Amino acid sequence: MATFAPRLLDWHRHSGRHDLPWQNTRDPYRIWLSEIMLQQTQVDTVIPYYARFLAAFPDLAALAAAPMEAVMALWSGLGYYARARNLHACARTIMAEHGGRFPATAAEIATLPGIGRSTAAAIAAFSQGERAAILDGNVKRVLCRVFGIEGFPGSLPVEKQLWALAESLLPAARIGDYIQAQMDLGATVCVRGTPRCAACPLSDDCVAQRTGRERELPAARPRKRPPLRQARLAIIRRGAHVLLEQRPPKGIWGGLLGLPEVEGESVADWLMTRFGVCADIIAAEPLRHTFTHFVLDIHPQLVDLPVDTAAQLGAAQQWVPVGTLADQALPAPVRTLLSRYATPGGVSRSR
DNA sequence: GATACGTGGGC
DNA sequence: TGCCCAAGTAT
Repeated sequence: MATFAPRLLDWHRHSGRHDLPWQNTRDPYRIWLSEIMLQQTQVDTVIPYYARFLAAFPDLAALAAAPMEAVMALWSGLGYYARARNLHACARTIMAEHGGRFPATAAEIATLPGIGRSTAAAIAAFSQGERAAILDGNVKRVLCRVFGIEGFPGSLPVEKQLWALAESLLPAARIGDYIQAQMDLGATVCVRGTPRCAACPLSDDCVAQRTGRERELPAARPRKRPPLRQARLAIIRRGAHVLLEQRPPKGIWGGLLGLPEVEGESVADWLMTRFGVCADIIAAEPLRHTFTHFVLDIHPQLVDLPVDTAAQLGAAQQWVPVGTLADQALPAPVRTLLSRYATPGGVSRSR
């Protein structure tokens, strides 16, 4: 369809989004940060995080110089925490190996940690005007509908086909506007569920529209039911402190501050063998937390230790003042639990 | 090449 | 309620 890009660009002029916080700049740092935060995350969720992050780390040098814990704390609640670790590593790489300047081409950008083909293209297009295609959820949905592409767009053969199609549709100029137009159309018109085809500049030539298959394309992910897991998490309070532990960098909630988990034995035995203490234990109401790939039923175990208790802590464990919890790098459900049980006033974000 | 990786919102 | 998935990448 030769008119695909022109129609999209024309639509974007009057109906696209032009005032998002990361628009109207060619600063690759700001563009990069937004693209990473927006991976698998919706615009409305990102906006407050983006503002806080930029206020704390206004440029690449500031981010590279920051301690990892400060970066993780500002990412707390956003999810997919490998993004924050990679962001930090990427900033340090650029400072050390690229003289503090963001690489200029999508090919170079794509070699950096946490930046894949689509994100690299978006950064290069928005900051340099490079002619490179993106393929995010919005673009996939638009292309699958307009061109009637069958199959789950996340599968390798369909994704390969979509990349080729995206490349072939690229206009000669105004690449940044074009990419933004694709994402805006997907986010505001060609939405999941019931698209607003009456407002779409491509509906005349849209296979899904013409055949009444808007709701069937793109094909849904073949999904199996996620397993249900159980975990007992200990909320050990001692005066105005609570015991937290640094989680390993890999795996769920990697690099965040979590609650110690009781595995296997009874909570009383665990307290004695691990900390050398004996105390009353209250099993609080369970909290269900749903991940993409499993469901976790958390069984909070509340323990109050006298202020003068000399518990023996593990290497990764520390007593954290409850007054500082708002600014710690906590997973979302841990924040919820600590709001309920660590302090009368709660520990929701203060920033 | 299938799976791991978070969280919140829409319906 | 429960299911789907959002500006994907790494392994």
